[in-house]
Amino acid sequence: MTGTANRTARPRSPSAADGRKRTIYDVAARAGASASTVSAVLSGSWQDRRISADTARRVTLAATELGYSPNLQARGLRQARSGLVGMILPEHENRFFAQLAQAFSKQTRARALLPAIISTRRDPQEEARSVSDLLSYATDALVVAGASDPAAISRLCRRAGLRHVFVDQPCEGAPSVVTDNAGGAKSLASALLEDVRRRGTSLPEARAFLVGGDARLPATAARIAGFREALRGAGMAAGPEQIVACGYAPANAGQALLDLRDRLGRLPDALLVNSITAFEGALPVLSALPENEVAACAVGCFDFSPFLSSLRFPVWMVRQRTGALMDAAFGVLDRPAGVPEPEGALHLVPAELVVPGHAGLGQKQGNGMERLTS
Amino acid sequence: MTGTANRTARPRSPSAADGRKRTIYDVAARAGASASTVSAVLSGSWQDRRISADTARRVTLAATELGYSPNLQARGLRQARSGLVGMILPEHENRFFAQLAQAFSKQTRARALLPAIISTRRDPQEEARSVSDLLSYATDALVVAGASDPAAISRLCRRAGLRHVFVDQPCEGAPSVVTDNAGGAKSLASALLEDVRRRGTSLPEARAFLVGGDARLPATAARIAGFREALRGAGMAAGPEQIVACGYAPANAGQALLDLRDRLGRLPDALLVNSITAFEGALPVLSALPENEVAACAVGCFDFSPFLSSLRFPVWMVRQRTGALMDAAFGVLDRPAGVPEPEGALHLVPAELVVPGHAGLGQKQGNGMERLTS
DNA sequence: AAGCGTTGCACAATCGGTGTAGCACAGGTT
DNA sequence: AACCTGTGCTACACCGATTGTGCAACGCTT
Repeated sequence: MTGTANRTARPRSPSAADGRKRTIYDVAARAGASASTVSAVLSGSWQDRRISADTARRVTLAATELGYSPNLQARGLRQARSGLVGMILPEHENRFFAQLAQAFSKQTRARALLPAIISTRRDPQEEARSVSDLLSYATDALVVAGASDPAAISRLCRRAGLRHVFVDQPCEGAPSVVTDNAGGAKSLASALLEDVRRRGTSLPEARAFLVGGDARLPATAARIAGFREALRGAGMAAGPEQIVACGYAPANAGQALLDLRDRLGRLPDALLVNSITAFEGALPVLSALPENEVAACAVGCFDFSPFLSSLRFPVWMVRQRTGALMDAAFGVLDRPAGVPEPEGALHLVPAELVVPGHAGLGQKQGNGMERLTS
Repeated sequence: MTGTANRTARPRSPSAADGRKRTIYDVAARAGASASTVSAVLSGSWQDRRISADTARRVTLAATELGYSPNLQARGLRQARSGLVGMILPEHENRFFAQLAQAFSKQTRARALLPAIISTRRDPQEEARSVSDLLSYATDALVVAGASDPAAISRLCRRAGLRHVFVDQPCEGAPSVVTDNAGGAKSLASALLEDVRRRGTSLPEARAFLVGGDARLPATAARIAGFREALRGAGMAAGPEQIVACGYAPANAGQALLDLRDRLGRLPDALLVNSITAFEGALPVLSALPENEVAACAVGCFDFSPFLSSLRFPVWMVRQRTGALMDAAFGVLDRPAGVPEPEGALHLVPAELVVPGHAGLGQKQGNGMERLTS
């Protein structure tokens, strides 16, 4: 036995080779050092704590030999953090939210954090329950996407002192990152109208409709505003009957489109479907109609799916820049506690118009982002 | 001051109204009880511990008054569990995996557990890193979907004594739940061939191809086997040149389809595209071809998307029953440690053939599941 | 009145890290 | 010799829950 070994007492069980995980005490025993030394070495703060390079080497060696990995619950308990970042979203199956989840996952992993994603099906109660669960886990931060009751969520977070940021659905008085829905809807609608005009219909007489979404939600409200602005810009009326905010559910959107066609006698000249989910319901209806009737209608979708590029009829789309949205969200979260961030800052990320026939494979999403403060 | 209050000492700080979270000690002080009593009451084990109903009422009252919620890291540390369940998947953006994630989320939330979903982009290193991170968090169980290196993952879990189950991509020697890929591919291929025959092409001369996927992976291998079986059943040859396992990437699938058409001079009589991701690449190619050429090809996709029901040409699809897959996976995980589960049991979940034009909106997924033991 | 079984609860150890406070020792100063 | 200054490390008290153990107090028997 060498002079340095066994220098210290082991206050815990020596942890034989039973199934249990290795702890710093095991490493300490093997390295002939104390638990706090092991902790200091492995957490990288050993330079400040005047641990000799030799000891550090012995410790790291012992740790790798034992296959030690830290118990993050213990660390989290002590430090009142957890290394978990929560995200709340309505559903995974929606491509937009799936992309957000992917971008979220990427950001958290890049920071060596663990993503905890909960889907709440747009149910305010589920949202509240999920938030308090995440609070119980001492989540370090929270990203809330597509919340149906942002204010309630923000209240919970604020009370617990939890950093949070809203994505897609903004929240009054809390940092939010949203697509420029108004701008996106305006340019989409403008593209549709231009398409109508190109086909020889004089715009003031053209009939344009927006179908899908929930007008009470800020995102849809902004899109409606953008849609209206485009119509007014083209010298058209933009009455309330042209907005059919029947919700996001495919079945509703399909029925609403059928009703609309009954009302008009044919499809409108321009149709903006609000969200990919609503489009899922509109598509079977459109596909079942005579080809020339559909061809006479300029169709747009506020959201992107590669499958919509290859239908019998062209579809203008707006693609939300999910990567840029999440970059901005983590930019907010990363901000040091000193907080130059103004309360309730609203970050607007421009959307991207996808022209039919130009949806090449695998194009990159840019990173452009402008910033406003409400 | 009443007789019962202040009955006990408070070993910790009385936790004034500073920002800190409430602990059982705060509740104990307010209820005039000890921390262990509070713990027993709130964790429901108070009957066994012979706490009087009156005390229990005082404790729960105090807890709600203070807005107490437990620190799950502390609980987890003590109990060597965490309430976290991990899931590993290749990507969120794929509809199949998104549905799996949704089903996973539902199952965990129903058990009052927290889902931790990590996407690994089919990178074995990322998979390993994610698993060891989840181990560090003392995850209670792990669901591995679409792993690219199942054996390595299973080894890590086994060493740590972590319950785990493979979904979609099975693992030798570990419990696995997979779609009946062979059966699904066989019935899909048979449907395509029947379609070919109905159009007047005699089957032995018909040319059928499978495009997409990775032949080294069990899922694709099983689908290839099913495809071949259907061909042989129809009296057709099923040579290796009819299998174009070019990977899942859309760009690859598109290119492979172009190459195939160059080789044949036209599209094959039957085309089975393996996976929705590959279809994403095949679709622009198909859409760009003359309509009658595409109409002469019976097209199938192993995976489901509602958008494929409304193309210019009919698409036969196979829908994997993600809900049933996850039910079975949690059935494995819920099994008590006594383990009647045979090592490496393989649960097969039949797939569902979706006939073109019959993909009604919002149909439910059944729960049928058969069980095999390898 | 001593003995005994119940009831109802409190104490303290424990989980595995973190970090402050401080000890022991070497070397240099007066 | 007494004093100081670093250096290199350890002891110990946390974090907030769970849980085995133990001990008063009460009622009841003999």
